Amino acid sequence: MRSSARFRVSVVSKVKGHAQLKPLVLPPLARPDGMTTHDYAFNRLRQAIMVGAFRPGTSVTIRGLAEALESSPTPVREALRQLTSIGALQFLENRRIVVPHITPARFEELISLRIALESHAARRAVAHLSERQIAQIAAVDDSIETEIRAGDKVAALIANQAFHRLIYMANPDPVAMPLIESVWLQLGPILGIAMEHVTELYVIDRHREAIDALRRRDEDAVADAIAADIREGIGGFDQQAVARLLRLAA
Amino acid sequence: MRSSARFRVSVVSKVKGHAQLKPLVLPPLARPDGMTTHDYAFNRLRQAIMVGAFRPGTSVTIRGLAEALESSPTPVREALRQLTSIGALQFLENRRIVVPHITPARFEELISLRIALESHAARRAVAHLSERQIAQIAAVDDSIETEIRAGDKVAALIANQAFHRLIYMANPDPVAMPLIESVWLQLGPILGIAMEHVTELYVIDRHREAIDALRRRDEDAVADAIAADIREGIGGFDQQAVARLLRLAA
DNA sequence: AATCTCTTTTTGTGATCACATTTTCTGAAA
DNA sequence: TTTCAGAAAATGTGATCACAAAAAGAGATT
Repeated sequence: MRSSARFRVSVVSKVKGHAQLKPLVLPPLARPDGMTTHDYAFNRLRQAIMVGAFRPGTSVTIRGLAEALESSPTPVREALRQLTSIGALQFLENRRIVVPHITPARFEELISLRIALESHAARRAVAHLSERQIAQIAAVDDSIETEIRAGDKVAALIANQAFHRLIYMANPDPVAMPLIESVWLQLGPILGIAMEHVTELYVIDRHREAIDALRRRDEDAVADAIAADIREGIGGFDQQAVARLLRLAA
Repeated sequence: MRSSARFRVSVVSKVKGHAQLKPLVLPPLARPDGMTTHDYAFNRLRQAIMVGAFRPGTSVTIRGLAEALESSPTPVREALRQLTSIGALQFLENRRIVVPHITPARFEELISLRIALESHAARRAVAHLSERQIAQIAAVDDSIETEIRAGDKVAALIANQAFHRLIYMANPDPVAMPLIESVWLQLGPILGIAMEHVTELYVIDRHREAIDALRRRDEDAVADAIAADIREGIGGFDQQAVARLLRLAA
């Protein structure tokens, strides 16, 4: 097991037509022994995008990332290609690689897709959850509150994702999970903006509702709680506030 | 514009522990001018998997495909990596690349996911469909019937996908489409089995129902028709028959 | 200052090669 | 015939290089 330091990565960010170099921090990520370079690059970038480390419109270069990750273009390119397949990045026709822009309409589509996918996944998971797993989920929910009160937005976000993931992954064939994560990735860059402007996170009480419903094995109630949770916000970020920010950015 | 011939590709197919070489046909695909080698490989393989050209468990090699596509390992590897990202292929721990196996339970999950995703996508498309687009959809539906009567299973399948795609893509932000295609890809290999064993395709009448509902702009009715269409079968293949085949294969 | 043109640099693409691991093949022993 | 060990072949991985296209920069002109 080998953990890696926090790298500084130069990304080119277009501002008013001019390209300016801007230092950016890639969150660190442990690299299990035996993991291929490509896999490491993929996971590292994926996680970075998911927690909002990149702004929409940011462009990255293969060689730049290869240098930052201390490897070569080949595995990085593979990682970037995979990330485009799941909507996290976009290869433009001029061959530039950018973090996709998000319009208010697209944002709304993504949120409604999250609701459809996740309420479905939650429903399909209910029958497979043990009491012990539910207790673990409740524990993660507590940790979200802790992080929110501590003001650590990234940690709160990651814990919130863990909360949802633990529910959906109870299904022995969690075929919806990769699709859900794809949507999370596409929403990630907005979170970066939200984290800059939203100072106050709110504690999520739909989670308690969901946990209670899980204990009762009430599929409809679980699905409803998850849907409401998503509709109201993204892990402590108020949905309406985020949408407002988005309209300003556009 | 340059179209390519029909290649024979050798794939290694494990049967009862023994590996045997089996010739397989990759459906041809036009290669637009300027398309990168990687993109071409990706699209070609993707389409092949989607229409059931590969059996579950089939394993492919980078060099083998590179030779078949008359290119080199690098772009092929990128294509394969992308295909794994969307669930079409799987890199095992021993580094072999295989078409994923499908259990009856996973099949059922995928079908129910299709229903959730596609009824949602259909609903979100209704408001954006013009009369002209609906007419085009009806025309594609007619072509499905034509292909079914002609007994061309692959053509019927492709036309059926076009029918669904035309509906969902009416949404100006079709964020659900890539996810839906991911599910189609995961179901593709089963279709290859189904095409071998199912001799009789049936004509789909839920499509008429969906078209009528589209004309009335009745979102609920559209969603219901699509859900029923999927529940009953996959583009002319009876769902129960496919599930039965799957249990036999396992 | 703004615009245009030409040069330089950067960047994505794809082929090739070396390396380590895995698989397959070969042949001897049980 | 089966089993096992060692050799040979095949395969995924990642670094490097040459090439073409795109972007950035420099300098002259308006």
